[in-house]
Amino acid sequence: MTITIRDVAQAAGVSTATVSRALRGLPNVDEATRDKVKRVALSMDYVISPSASRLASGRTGSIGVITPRVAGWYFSTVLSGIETVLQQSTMDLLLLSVGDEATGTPDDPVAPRLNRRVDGVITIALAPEDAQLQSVLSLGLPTSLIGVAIDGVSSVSIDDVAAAKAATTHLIKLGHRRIAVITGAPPGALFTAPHARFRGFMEAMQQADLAVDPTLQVRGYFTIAGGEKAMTELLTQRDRPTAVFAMSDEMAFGAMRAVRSHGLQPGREISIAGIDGHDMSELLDLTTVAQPVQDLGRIAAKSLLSQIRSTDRPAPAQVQAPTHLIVRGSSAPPPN
Amino acid sequence: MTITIRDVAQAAGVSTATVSRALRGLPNVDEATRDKVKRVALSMDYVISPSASRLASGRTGSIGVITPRVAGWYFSTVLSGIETVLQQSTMDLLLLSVGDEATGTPDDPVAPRLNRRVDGVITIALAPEDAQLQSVLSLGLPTSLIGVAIDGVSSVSIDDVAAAKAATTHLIKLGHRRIAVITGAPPGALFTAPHARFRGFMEAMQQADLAVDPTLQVRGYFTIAGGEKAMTELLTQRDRPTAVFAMSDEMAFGAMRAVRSHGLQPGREISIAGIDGHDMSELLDLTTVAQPVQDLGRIAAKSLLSQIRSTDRPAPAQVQAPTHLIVRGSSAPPPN
DNA sequence: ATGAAAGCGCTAACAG
DNA sequence: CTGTTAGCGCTTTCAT
Repeated sequence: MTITIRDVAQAAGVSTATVSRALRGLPNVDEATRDKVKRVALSMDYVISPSASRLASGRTGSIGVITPRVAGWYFSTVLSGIETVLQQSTMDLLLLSVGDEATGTPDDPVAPRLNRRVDGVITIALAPEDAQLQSVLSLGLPTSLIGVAIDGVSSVSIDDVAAAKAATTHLIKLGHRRIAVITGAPPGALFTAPHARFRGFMEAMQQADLAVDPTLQVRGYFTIAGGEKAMTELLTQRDRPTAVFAMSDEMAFGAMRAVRSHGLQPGREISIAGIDGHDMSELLDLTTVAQPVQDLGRIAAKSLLSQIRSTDRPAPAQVQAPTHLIVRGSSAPPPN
Repeated sequence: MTITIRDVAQAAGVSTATVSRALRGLPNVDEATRDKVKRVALSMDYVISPSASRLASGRTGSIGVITPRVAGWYFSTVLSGIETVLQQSTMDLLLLSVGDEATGTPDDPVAPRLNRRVDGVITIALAPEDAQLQSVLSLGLPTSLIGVAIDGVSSVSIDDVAAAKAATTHLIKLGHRRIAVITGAPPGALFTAPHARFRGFMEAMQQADLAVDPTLQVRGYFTIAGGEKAMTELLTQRDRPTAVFAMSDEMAFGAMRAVRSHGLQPGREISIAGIDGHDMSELLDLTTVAQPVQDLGRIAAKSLLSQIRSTDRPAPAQVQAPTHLIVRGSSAPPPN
């Protein structure tokens, strides 16, 4: 019922080997023959059997994307970047998620789900220390990391230290001196970004000889609700900050809401700056350090494809994508 | 180098057939034998070769998800629902996108990319008339549709007419009489929701004996920017509406922004209601008719799995998920 | 309950 | 440039 390469070969009056070569665009096929084979295949609605091809060739023709979450602005935007690139290639995109500490999802190992089914892997925002990442790396497949960098592995990320520093410095230059930070990571979390961003925050403060008040450091867990709660905490303190650096836009959104529900206005009584360049940041008039999130995905995908294609293992490319400060209404000089 | 079923068979002192049966949990295997095989396989780090298994069995063990977009709140949330279900099964999730009229992405046919590589398909928000959907359906694979319903095919959707009617009726009950609608679809678009939602809007208006002013119908293209532009258009008219029903929350967000930049306030001079229950709607205090987006994905995935598993083709299930009005600050009685 | 053997549909040397 | 011939690693009758 299903038509095979043999049927095509027969109909075209050639061998299956020739059909295989012709259809895959391999050299050493007479153009006339190739044309004919193609025509016949098309007319018969022939579709190559991926499983057979994979079994025979050893290549799977698909790449795995591993992400802690598929919903969420950052993740879905990265994913869309990856997808646009893969769509153009002939590679299939296999989507896998690993348990998320934040959501407390059960965390069964991904490596087995990857093992003989992909030619390469892209991971999104998995920390270097993450056991899952480790097991994926130990598969020895071509790999592209997004959001973090590890020696010897290709990666695309931003300079988190610089981004945080830019946001903080911006607030400082506006004249703020009591600056709070809403950090992302839950205790013991494995993601790198929060640490680096904290360092950037500290560097900016120290360079300006500003005191860093431990009571002005609260956790926002990278969520809107978390940011709101964190900000509420900050606002109920005796000695309020005049500005807040949130490690992500979504936390900043929550913070803005908290500010408003206290009868204050972001950019007036309290300045707020985030990191991301979230779709909604413009709408909400949030000052932020934008990162090219979709590009992160695109770049990683391209890098992975070239790794897979080249025979010799090329030197891992560690790309650092640019970020830029976007000043909006949520940040302004401190009152009076 | 890679270890095969034969190695395991040998090590366990049984035939490859028995290993296959034991590992797959098939009946007619002595429990002792099964245990031993499992143990040996585990100790050898044996991983079944999917391609070989697929070739031999004819099942692909993967399901395809087709979406017009992967970024965007609705799509990524649906996708995450699908993913959670598939993660629990042994099915691989193959992500494919089809060209989006809105984004004008080139639209190469998906059917070939699906043909012998998936056991079933889930489509997100593809219109019944969409050529891509048609070609997918003609593949004859088990299929679950999300966001639309077609006779004879399993689907999960909401009652778009009722949802739109609920939002509109809410505005009417508040006392509004000049009510505008921000529609979604670009001219000639194929998606069903905008049509149904428009019908719901009309029904509500007619039941209240309210005139429907054609100048109060503008297109927002389902985007924030589109909604903002649409609202601006409405506000620059001589006879402004006192309330606006936006067919999606993102358009409503844009509309709220436009309202504000005209020095007005949503829920004061102008009431706004949307549809979606978008993550940000609470933050922005938007009245909306919420739909269980993640559940849509979950339900579709479960339905598809059961279709694939059952031998006889079961009657297609057309699930309609519930929606509910959430009243927030963006809607209130008209001024004086 | 288990084994033997025949493919599944293609690719990849190897000849020619 | 093209054909022959082995497999790739598993599943699945069919026997036993």
